[in-house]
Amino acid sequence: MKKNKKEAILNAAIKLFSAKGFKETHMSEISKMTGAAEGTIVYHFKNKENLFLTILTEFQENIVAEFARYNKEKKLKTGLAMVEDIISFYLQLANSMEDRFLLLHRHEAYVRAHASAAFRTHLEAIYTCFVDMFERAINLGKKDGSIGVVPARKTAIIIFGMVDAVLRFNTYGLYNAGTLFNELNLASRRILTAG
Amino acid sequence: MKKNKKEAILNAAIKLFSAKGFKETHMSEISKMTGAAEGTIVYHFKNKENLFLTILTEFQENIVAEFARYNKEKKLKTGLAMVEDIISFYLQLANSMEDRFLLLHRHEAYVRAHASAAFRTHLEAIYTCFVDMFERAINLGKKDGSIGVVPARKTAIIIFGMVDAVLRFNTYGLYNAGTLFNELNLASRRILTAG
DNA sequence: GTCTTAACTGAGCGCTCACTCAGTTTTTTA
DNA sequence: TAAAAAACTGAGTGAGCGCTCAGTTAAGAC
Repeated sequence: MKKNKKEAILNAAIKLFSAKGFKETHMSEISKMTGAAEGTIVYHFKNKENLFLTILTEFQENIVAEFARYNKEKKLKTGLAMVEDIISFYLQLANSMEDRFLLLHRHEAYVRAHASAAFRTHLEAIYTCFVDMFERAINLGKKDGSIGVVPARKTAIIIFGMVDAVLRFNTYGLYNAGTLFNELNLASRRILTAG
Repeated sequence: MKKNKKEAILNAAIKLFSAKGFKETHMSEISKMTGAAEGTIVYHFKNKENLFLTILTEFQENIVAEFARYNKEKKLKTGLAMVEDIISFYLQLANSMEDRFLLLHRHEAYVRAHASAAFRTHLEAIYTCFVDMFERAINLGKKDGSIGVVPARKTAIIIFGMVDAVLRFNTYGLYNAGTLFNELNLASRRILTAG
């Protein structure tokens, strides 16, 4: 039963980084949680910073894959219906990848992005991915008439931000996302149709 | 020229905490930045955690004061106009208290809030303050007819979240807040009037 | 001027933590 | 099955950190 401690380390690190933060998570904790020696962590990931970057890289790849899958599979009638569906998709995704989204909502990654181009690239890719989804749906809606005259990109950013904010409030324990779900859909519909 | 290093320490700590985070900011850096000895920091604030809490406490008091001042001074014609004005007010406030808002957008404070009731109370007070502002304007608008039938509290949360998201995107260098300002106003107007 | 109190200093201490490395165990290769 | 490669171990190390404390300097009281 040697081998494959790598995966376990990665999973433990995701949990700990998202719950406690980068600096506050210690190699000894990851070690204890996985049963792997600290040396093993270094053996696989070189150092703590690189472990963090590896997690972010995999997360980005996952998101992009989900995005591609969604775009292929889902064929909804109108662009407006698609926007609403993407809101649900996003909230469900956040639910099933809770810890990694928590990581995304931490500020830390953005601090690191200032120093490291790799961090920056990954973060931008993730956000762009989501905004692109909304933008695409808005453009479709403008064509099929379900969405009025709005600037697609900017409106996509606004709506994505609105949804993400609710998610963040939920994460921070300030307001419950579930009770705001209907308002979220209502608000997006109004933003898109009044034009 | 003795005395009043306290203020300097507070200002330096705000800058450093918001730029680098709690754990990543070292007493030695605050010391170097202010010219005060590390012992002086401890003399005034007991320890690092308490220094952080002091900053948050002062910030909350500032916000509440600004809120009270705004509510007394500003008398706009309609509730809808008031909502739009609050959006500007919020963005201006964030601009003039940039570092403290950055602190608010860090996740750290919320992690600490889980352990410390004091942190939690301050954070909730700050958010509640802003949501209250929006809610009050929405209720006024519903009475004067400028705003349609919407659930005031929930809609206030949604709009506040939307505005705060744009601010955060700006902070992270993802999208520019200035170019989204018009869309922000347009979106809020649509959310509030279509009902 | 003298005494008291508050503000301030910085070398030093104890501790934590990321990372090293020489060695062991398992898996793969031939 | 023997040799080579890969995976893994954990005591040890050294750098860095928050905080202490005995002492110094300045401000205010009388």
